Amino acid sequence: MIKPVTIKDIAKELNISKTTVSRVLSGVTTVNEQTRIAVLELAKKLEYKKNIFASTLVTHKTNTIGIIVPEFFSSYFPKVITGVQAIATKAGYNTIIAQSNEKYETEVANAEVMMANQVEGLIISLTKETTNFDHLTVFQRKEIPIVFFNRVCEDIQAPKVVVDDYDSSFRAVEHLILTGKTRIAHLGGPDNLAISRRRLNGYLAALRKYHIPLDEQIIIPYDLRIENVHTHVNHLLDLPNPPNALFAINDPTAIEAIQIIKARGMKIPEDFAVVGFSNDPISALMEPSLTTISQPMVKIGETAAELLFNLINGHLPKTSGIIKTLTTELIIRHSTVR
Amino acid sequence: MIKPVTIKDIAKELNISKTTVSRVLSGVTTVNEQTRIAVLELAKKLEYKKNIFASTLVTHKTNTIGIIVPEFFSSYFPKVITGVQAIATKAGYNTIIAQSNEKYETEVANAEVMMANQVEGLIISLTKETTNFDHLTVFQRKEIPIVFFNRVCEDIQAPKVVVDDYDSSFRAVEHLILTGKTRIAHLGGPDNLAISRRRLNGYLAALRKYHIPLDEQIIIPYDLRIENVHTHVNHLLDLPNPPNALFAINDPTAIEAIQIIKARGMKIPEDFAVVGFSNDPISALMEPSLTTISQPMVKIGETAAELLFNLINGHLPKTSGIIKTLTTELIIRHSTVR
DNA sequence: CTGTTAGCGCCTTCAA
DNA sequence: TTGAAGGCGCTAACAG
Repeated sequence: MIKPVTIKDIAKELNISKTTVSRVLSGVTTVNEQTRIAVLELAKKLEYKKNIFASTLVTHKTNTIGIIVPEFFSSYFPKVITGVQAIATKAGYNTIIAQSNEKYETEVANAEVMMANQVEGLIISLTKETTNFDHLTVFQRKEIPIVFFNRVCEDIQAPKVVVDDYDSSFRAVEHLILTGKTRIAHLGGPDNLAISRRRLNGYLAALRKYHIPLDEQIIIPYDLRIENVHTHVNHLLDLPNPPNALFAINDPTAIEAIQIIKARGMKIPEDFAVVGFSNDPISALMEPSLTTISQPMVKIGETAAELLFNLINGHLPKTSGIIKTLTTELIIRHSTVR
Repeated sequence: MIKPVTIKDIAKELNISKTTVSRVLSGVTTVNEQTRIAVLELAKKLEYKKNIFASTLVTHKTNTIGIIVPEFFSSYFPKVITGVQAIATKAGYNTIIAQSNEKYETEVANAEVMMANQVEGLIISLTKETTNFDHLTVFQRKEIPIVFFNRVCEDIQAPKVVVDDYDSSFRAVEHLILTGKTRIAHLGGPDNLAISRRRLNGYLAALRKYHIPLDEQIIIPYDLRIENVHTHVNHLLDLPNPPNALFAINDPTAIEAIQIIKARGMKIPEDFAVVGFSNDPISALMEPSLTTISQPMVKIGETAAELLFNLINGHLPKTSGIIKTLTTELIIRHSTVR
C-alpha cells in the first residue's frame, strides 16, 4: 500500500509550515506568490489529493447527496437518476445511489447509510410498503434537506416533484370512453401511496363526467408485483359482466396485462383496450403498441436535484413544501385505437 | 444542526474512559460485563452512530466498493448493478455507483471519485472510447483490486467476467444460416472493444464453417450510437447486392434496425432476418419479437462482486487474471423464424 | 480488564 | 503574510 501524499509531506519538502501549504491549496488567504506556485507545482507533481475523510471530519462538508429509489428494473428510476447526477455533477457534488427493492426495511437501512455518509441532502421515492417515516424525519431533525419525487410522502413538509397524475389519468380514461369503451377497469396501486390515490381519483372523475356508473368490482388495488397481474386480469375477464378496457397504474402492469389478454385470444383494442402510465420504451415497440402517458423522467430528476440544491444553499426556505408538477402527455397508440 | 453523539459523550456520561467505550462498541476485547451493558444501553438510547469519517481516517477501512458503468438507459447495467449490490450488502459493504455516459473523461473523473472515497475495490465496464488506462492502473499501484465485466480491458491483469461472446455469436449466425439466409450483415461495435472483436470473430467463424464468402462491405463497425443505425441499415439495404439478414452487436441496435426495415416495407423475417444480443426485456414483446442471445445480467454482477471480495479478502491472489465466462442462450423468436 | 497517550490529515483559531 | 497549537472522533499502542 503506497501512502498518499499529504500536506505535511509538501510542507516538509518545501520547508514551510503546513498551514501555509493548506492556505495555498484552499486558496482562502493570500500567500507569498513564490511559495504559492512552489506549493502548487509540488502538489501537482506529487499528485496530492485532499483526504476527504480528514477534511470532512473537520468541516462536516461532504459534497455528497443521496438518492433512494425502489428499484432499477423499469427504465423509470435509472433515467431519473441520470437527471439527478447531471445536476449534482455540475454542482460539484457526488451522488450516492441506493435501491430499496420496494422493501421498507431496506429503505430504512439505505437511509442509515445516507446518514452515516453525511449526505448534505436526500432525494427519495418511497417503497410501496412505506407507511412509517421515522427514518426520514431524522433528516429533518438534523436539518438535512429532503426532496421527494414520484412516490412522495404527504406527511412530511418537503419539496416534491410529481406529475399531474390526477389530470393525466383523467385524460387517459376519457380517451378510453371516447373510443367507445364504457366498462373500464382500473388496476391501481396500494392506497397508502398518494400516487395511487391520485390516479384512481382521475379515473373516477372521468367516469363521473361521462355519467358512467361506478363499479367497485372492477377497481382493483394490487401490490405492484407483476406476477400478480395474471390473477387480477383473469379475475376481471371471468366476471359475469367483464370490462372491455383497462387503465393500469403503470406500463409494466399494462404490458403484462396485454400479454395475458392476448393469450386468451382476445383482440386488442377491439375486444379490450388498455392504457398504461409512463411511456416505457417498450410501449412504443410492443404489439400492439401501448397507449400511455409519457413522463419526463430525466427532467424529474433534474428538477428534484435543483430543488435540493436550492435547499442546501438556502435559496429555498428549509420549511418549503413546494410541489413541482411536471406535465405529461397522452400518447395514443394501438392498444386503444386501431 | 444537532451534534451527533460521540464516544466521548458516552464515556463522560458513564464516567469511564473513551477507550473502554470504544472497546465495547467494537467488541474486540473483553470488558467488565456491567459496564459493557451500560455502554450498550446508553449508546442505543442516545442513538450513537460511529463517525465513519473519523474511523476511516485512522483505519483506512471504508467498507465501500465502487462500480462504474457506461450508461443507465438500457436494462443491462442496472441489472448488473443489482447483482453487485446484493453481494456487497451481504458482505456489509456499500456500493458507490457512477455512470461514465460513454465518455472517457467522465470515466476518469469517476475513477477519481472512487479513489477519493477510498473504495476497497472497483468493478468497471469501460466506455466505448476508453483506450488509455492510466486512471485504472493507479488502482493497481495502490493495490486496490479491480474486476472488469462486459467491456473489459485486456491490457490490465485483473479478473474479468464475460459471456462467451465468440461462441454466442457463432451460434446466432449459424442459426441465421440454417434458416436459409446466406447474405448476413454485421453491425458491430468499435474495434477497440474486445467484446466487439469477439463477436465479430464468432460471426466470421460461422460464415467460414458454412463456406459463405466473406463480404467486407456488409460488415459495418459503428459507434454504438443508436441514432446512427439508421444510416448504416439504409446503406446496407441500398447496396446493389443487399444482405438478407443482420447480426447486430446488441439488442438496442437490432431493435432500431427492425424499425427501419419495417418502415421500408420489408417483411421480417421473410425478406430480412435480424438477431440481437442481450435479451433486453423489449425483445420478447416487440413485433416481430427479436431473436437474441440472453445474458445473465444479475449473475454477471454477482460474479464480479464475488471475485472482487475474494480479491479484497486475499482469497484470490492480487495478480489473478482469472476470466469467468458465463453462458448464454440463443433465444429464437420471430425476427428469424415465423 | 482499564486508562493514558499519541496520532490519522485536515482546518481553524490565535499570536507573531 | 506566516507559524504553532489544538481539535474533529476514532483507534492503536503501551502501560498499569
